[in-house]
Amino acid sequence: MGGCFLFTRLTRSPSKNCPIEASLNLIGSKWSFLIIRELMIDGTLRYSEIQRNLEGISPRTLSAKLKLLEQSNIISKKVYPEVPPRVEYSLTKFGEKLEPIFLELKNFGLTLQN
Amino acid sequence: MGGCFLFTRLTRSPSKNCPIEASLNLIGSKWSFLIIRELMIDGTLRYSEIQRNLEGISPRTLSAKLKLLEQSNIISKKVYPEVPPRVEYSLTKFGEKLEPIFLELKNFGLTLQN
DNA sequence: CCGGATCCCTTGTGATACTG
DNA sequence: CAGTATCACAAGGGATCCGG
Repeated sequence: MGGCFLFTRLTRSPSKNCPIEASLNLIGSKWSFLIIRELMIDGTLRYSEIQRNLEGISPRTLSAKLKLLEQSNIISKKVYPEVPPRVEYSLTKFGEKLEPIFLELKNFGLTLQN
Repeated sequence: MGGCFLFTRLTRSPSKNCPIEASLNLIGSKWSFLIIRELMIDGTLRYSEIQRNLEGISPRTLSAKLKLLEQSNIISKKVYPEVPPRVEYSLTKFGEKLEPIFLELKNFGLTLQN
């Protein structure tokens, strides 16, 4: 019903175990998506590189999102004991499993061009 | 580099034409995702049904997100001139193109169970 | 009686300045 | 360089109200 040809494959799991919601609880903000996108494209990035690529993000928000993503084991943080400090972020093996989502986001976005 | 096996397929388009960002500009909030999920599963829903299914959303936010999604042509709104009023929301053909994204969100969410 | 609009208050986010 | 501190504002939750 409703014209949704995939409804038999996309079901809402009973009471708070919905896998879609679980995914969104990990990555469900625009900045989180874009940070992950950066790391998918470039592999490893420093704090300032992410900040430069994501025009408009404030350092406060960037720190907060990086911390959340690290706690969720989606990205990993490597601190080099140098002066000046160097910190590199990259996707974990777990985080790389998000790539199909991003490819579909890209595919949809490409349909917006015309 | 970086261990991201799809990096050759997932590229950042030059300067503000990134299709991933374009997608996120349309649906990039948790509530928007969840409203769309509801309509993908059930096809057509009334305002109060969406509100009941999305435990925790406020009427203010629900109205705002519905309005945005309608303006983006992702959902359509049908008002029945009855008393008491009845308003039904459903995905547009365009909105149905988002389904692959949600299937991948579901697939990823299912890997979180263990 | 349903679909919102309005009000008030809390929480999140942006900009800028600043520090180890 | 990689963040934190601070302030101002926007977004969101919750209750209440109201026109059709």
